[in-house]
Amino acid sequence: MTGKREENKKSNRELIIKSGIDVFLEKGINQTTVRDIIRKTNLASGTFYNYFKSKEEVLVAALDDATVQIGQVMRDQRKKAKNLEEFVLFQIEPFLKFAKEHSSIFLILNSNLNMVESFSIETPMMTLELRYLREDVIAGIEQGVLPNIDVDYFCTSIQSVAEGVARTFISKKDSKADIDLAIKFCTNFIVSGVKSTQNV
Amino acid sequence: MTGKREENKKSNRELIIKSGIDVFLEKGINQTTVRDIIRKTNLASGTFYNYFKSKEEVLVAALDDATVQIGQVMRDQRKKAKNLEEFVLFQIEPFLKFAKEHSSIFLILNSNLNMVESFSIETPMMTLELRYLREDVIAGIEQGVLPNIDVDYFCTSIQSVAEGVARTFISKKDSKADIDLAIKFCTNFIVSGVKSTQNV
Amino acid sequence: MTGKREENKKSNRELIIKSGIDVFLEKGINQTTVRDIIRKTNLASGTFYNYFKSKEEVLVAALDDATVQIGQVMRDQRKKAKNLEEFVLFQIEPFLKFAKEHSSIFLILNSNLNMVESFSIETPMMTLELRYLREDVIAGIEQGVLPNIDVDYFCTSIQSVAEGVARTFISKKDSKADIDLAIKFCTNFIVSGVKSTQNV
Amino acid sequence: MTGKREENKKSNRELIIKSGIDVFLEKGINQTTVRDIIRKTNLASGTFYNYFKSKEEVLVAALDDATVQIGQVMRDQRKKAKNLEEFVLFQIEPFLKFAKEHSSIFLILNSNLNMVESFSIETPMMTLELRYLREDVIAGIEQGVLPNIDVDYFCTSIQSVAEGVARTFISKKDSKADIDLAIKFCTNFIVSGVKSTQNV
DNA sequence: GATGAATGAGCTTTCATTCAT
DNA sequence: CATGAATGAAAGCTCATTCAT
Repeated sequence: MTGKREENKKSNRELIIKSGIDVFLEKGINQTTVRDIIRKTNLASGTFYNYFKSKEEVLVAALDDATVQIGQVMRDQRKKAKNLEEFVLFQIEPFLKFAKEHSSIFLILNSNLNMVESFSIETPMMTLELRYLREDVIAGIEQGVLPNIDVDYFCTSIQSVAEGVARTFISKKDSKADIDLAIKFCTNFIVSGVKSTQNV
Repeated sequence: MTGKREENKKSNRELIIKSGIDVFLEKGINQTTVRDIIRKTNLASGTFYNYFKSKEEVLVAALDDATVQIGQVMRDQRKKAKNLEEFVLFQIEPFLKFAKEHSSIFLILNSNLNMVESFSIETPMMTLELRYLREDVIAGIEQGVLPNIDVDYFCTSIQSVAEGVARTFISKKDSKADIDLAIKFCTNFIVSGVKSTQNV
Repeated sequence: MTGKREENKKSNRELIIKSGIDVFLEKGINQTTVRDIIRKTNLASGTFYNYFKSKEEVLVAALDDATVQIGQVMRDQRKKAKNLEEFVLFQIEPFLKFAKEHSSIFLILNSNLNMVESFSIETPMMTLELRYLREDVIAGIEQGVLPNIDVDYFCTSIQSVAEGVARTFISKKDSKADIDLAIKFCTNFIVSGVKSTQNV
Repeated sequence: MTGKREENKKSNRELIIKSGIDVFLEKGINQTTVRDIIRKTNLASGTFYNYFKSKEEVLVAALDDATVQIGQVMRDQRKKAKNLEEFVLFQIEPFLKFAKEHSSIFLILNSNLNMVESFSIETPMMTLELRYLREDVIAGIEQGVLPNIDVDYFCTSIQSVAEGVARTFISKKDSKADIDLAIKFCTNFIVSGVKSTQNV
């Protein structure tokens, strides 16, 4: 209560999440145990359960943190988009840059994105952000900023391509310089794809 | 006698794979245990190990089966493609149709595809097929069938979009009629995307 | 200030005992944890240890309270007994009436009375009261108020029958009216039993 | 299947029950853990769970064994009773003799008889035997073998007194010779008690 | 080759208890 | 005194794997 405790509590929570990310990356989520996570901190095993009920909760917390960070940026950017090109670019650019800078959490994010429903892709935060995207797409269509396109397939495509490219980008070892190329390719690809389906 | 034995052996193997797919779908790969799989057959637990070393081997076997089926078709089709449109269409059409018909195995494939460094996303068969695709793309570019494009990003994109659309398509409950729409959307999207990146 | 503190201290102690009785009844002594007890109060877990060393101490405290109440009455009554009938009646009547009124504590007492070498069935208070009974029986025999009978078996019998009848009585749901019947049955039964063994 | 296995299975089950009884007596049921039980056998910890789900199941199995043994005898005897004296004697005699000979299991039986509902007094077998007793009492009353008495209180009393006396008897260290005295006391006590309540 | 009980490492989780605040 | 997070021993239990039959 007096600050020192509160501080310690927060730091412990972060300690566990950090350790969780490390272990998830190292061993994969399946193979990770609560023991693995707690072993890397210097906390007692029981302490884990003061903060999380399971390793999955740690994962969700880690993903939510990332989702909030990147989601906030993307939402703000979308508001400013004047046309399709900007709309897509303003999603792709921060997304890929985030992926580059936070590749570790992003690797978990990606390598587990589609996992089993049990704890899976649909972090509350992620669901929320995807819903925001969908709403902004609909609004964009109504306002004439975006062409008239199947909203579901569009959202899926932008998500899939962005993730796919991010994954490829991250796994290219020599990926220092070509972030701009990746952004350009990705934006171009999606914009053109979208445009072409206008007449379908 | 020997025939019957051989038959029985094969039938046990298939029994296990079939049970594996069921359980993987039901509980997710993580939560599935060898016990779960063997319980659904009427075999003894020890029998499992006469056929597979682990549940992961069952998964790989199941995926390989599917990969071989769909891969064969796609490879044959690619040879016949005269231009970009056909090249893409000939990939997308059988892929989405397969996804529609075998949605169960496909759901495992998709819902766990990326999870899985731990037991290798890349089934030998899948690696092989992706390499075949890559080779055919390179050959396509050389022969002028395909435009000059970053091979890696192209492969990634085609794979990502196809998977994303397949996933969306499968999860739309009322998906009897619009398979053709999905194919058209998907093909258009990729073709246009690719064309646009020619000048990048 | 000091008065209020003192008051608070007492109230916490009683709070814990009360909560203990509730939980013991609800979950049984075995399954009850200190956490369970403290959770029902709004005290912190550490506070528990300012008053008791273990849940067993809470139990003993609760039992002792009851034992003291009922024991006091029985002791007083015994002194006034002029003959066997009165001696028995003066034990049974207050005992069964107490059991009726305080059935909750009595249910704990009974439903766990024999379990418990581990944390001692014999509350100091209970041992004391049973010793008092034994002494009064011996005195009663010496003074001719009671017939000459094996003291141990007599004490056991009176205790067993009283408890058994109390248990049966309590578990009969419609037990508003027949408390007098129970007392009569019980007294009759013991008195006659005792008389019959005089000549053994 | 071939006998050797079947044999081993049976022997393991008995091993666990035997060990369970030992530990229950030694540490009390509360304090006994599955690990304690299995440690005394030379079996692996997992093996326990091939036979029982919990220590409580072991307890029930042990109690059921005893209940079946003693219950069988008592049921047979009751049929032969010609009058109240015999009816009671035929219950008490085998019961107390059994208690003397099998005092270990009987100590568990008694010291936990009234325990918490969770696994408690009411072993399926015990419930059954008590119901049989009740039925025979009712039949006895109808046939004029027993006097007209409240069945519930009678059953409770006979049970309470028998148990109480057994407990006292067992706890008397020098109890080699006086089993007959105990039987006589107990029978006399109950018979007289019952008779006295005829006119209530 | 099929069986399924035995194995035991090791994971999850609880909980009494302590102690800095 | 009250608080409640931290502790870590230890319990319950699962499960992949082995191996005698």
